[in-house]
Amino acid sequence: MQRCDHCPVRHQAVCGAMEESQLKRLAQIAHRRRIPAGQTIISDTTPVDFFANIISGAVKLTKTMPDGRQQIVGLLFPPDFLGRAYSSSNPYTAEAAADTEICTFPNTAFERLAGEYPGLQHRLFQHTLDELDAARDWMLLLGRKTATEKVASFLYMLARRSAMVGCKHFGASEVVSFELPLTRADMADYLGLTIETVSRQLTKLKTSHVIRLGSNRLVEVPDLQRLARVAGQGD
Amino acid sequence: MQRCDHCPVRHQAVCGAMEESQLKRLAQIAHRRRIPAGQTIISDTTPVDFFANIISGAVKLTKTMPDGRQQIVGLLFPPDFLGRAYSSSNPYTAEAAADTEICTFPNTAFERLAGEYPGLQHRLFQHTLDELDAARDWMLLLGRKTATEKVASFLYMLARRSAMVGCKHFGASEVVSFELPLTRADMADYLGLTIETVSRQLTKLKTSHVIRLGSNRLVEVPDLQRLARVAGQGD
DNA sequence: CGACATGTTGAACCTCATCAACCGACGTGG
DNA sequence: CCACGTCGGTTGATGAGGTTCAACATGTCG
Repeated sequence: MQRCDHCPVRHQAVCGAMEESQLKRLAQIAHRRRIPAGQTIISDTTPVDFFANIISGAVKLTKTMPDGRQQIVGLLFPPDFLGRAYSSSNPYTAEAAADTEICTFPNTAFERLAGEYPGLQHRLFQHTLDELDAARDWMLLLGRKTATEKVASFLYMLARRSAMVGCKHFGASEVVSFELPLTRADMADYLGLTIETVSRQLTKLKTSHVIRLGSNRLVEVPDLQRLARVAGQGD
Repeated sequence: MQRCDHCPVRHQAVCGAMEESQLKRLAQIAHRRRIPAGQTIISDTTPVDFFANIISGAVKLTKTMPDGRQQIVGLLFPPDFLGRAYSSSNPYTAEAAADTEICTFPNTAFERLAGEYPGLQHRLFQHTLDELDAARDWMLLLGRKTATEKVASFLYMLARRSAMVGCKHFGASEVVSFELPLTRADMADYLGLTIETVSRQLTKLKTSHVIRLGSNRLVEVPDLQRLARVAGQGD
């Protein structure tokens, strides 16, 4: 049994749609889990019996071809929602991309709640629509962008994320900095590239001063607009 | 005002969720439209005030970059549903890929109906989930498949479609034949390739006897399993 | 310390994009 | 009626962008 009032994603996650009394019922069926980086949460071969909110960390949804080629088809951060409603089978694998904490709900109980509280179902629907939009944006990236644009687009997405949570005025030309939540290998699988190409594009962006690289993981963006332009998303 | 009982997609479309009495109300707000091939139905720049069922034809959803590069991010056939619920802005353009007939509903009236009949909303949700699955399948294709596999995958998808409507036993090694619903240019935009590459891959598939080409548009598949293998989807 | 994972860099190769020519079908206007 | 342009499609030659293979660097953990 969890205490939702201490939950860091209490208001942004799907549970944000619920009132105090409803939340109590939700808390009764909730169960927190810690997932170490690299561990599989949901496999495309086994049925799923739970949903989950991401509390911290990052989760990647991957598809794999028989010969091993892999593509990340979705990336979930807090306060995203994991799990496909109204279906026990999942067409992809969910794996922790970093050490991750999730708040799980049994399938059936959650769907019953969703039936009683239209607001919850509506929120789920909204979230699915957002995921669909993101997937389609990514289709444009995968199908039509160059390697440089792909990497820049990924960094731009992360930079906006981190600028958002900082509640800064978007577009202000301050330095944005953030940690890469993925390894090079995962970035490659997300962008439809190879590890080597990702690495090369990063150093290329560094030498052209679009970004600065602290450690391997720390990225600084001096000029968001410039990054957006390199990403092929400039106005 | 339309007569739903004569509608060819009456039972498969979202309206399939509704009973006779509800259907009458829906019919009162419905309005059929014919769209010639090539005409834009929804632009990403102008707000949308309607939803629609595809009655016949084909609709492509496209995203375009500032420099003109284009990617088809969704393809709709009867009895698919067009339009994004609960949002007046659309992040992409919808265009008739062939001569098309649609059945439109005003935004607001339809959402009111969806509020009253949970079955309708549920069906919409299901449809969105299906679209999400399709988008993610396509991400794997765009990011990781070779040109040959891309074209073969597209043909395989169409072949299964046409085998479905024929209600044949799937997997039976009969010849499946169908018409390509897209021009080479559209296929290229769907697969993240160029026109020339699509053309070359098609002749390559023809000379290796994976497919036969009647006219430019007519395709025959003698062995579905073989096509699936070439598409990188063989077991 | 060695073993292993993660990341960078270099060289060679190959797939696919690009540019260009060409073909047949179609429509239009002189 | 034929010349002409246009559109959709095919085919060829060339080259660039990314992959592949390989070596090396760095960091971490037992």
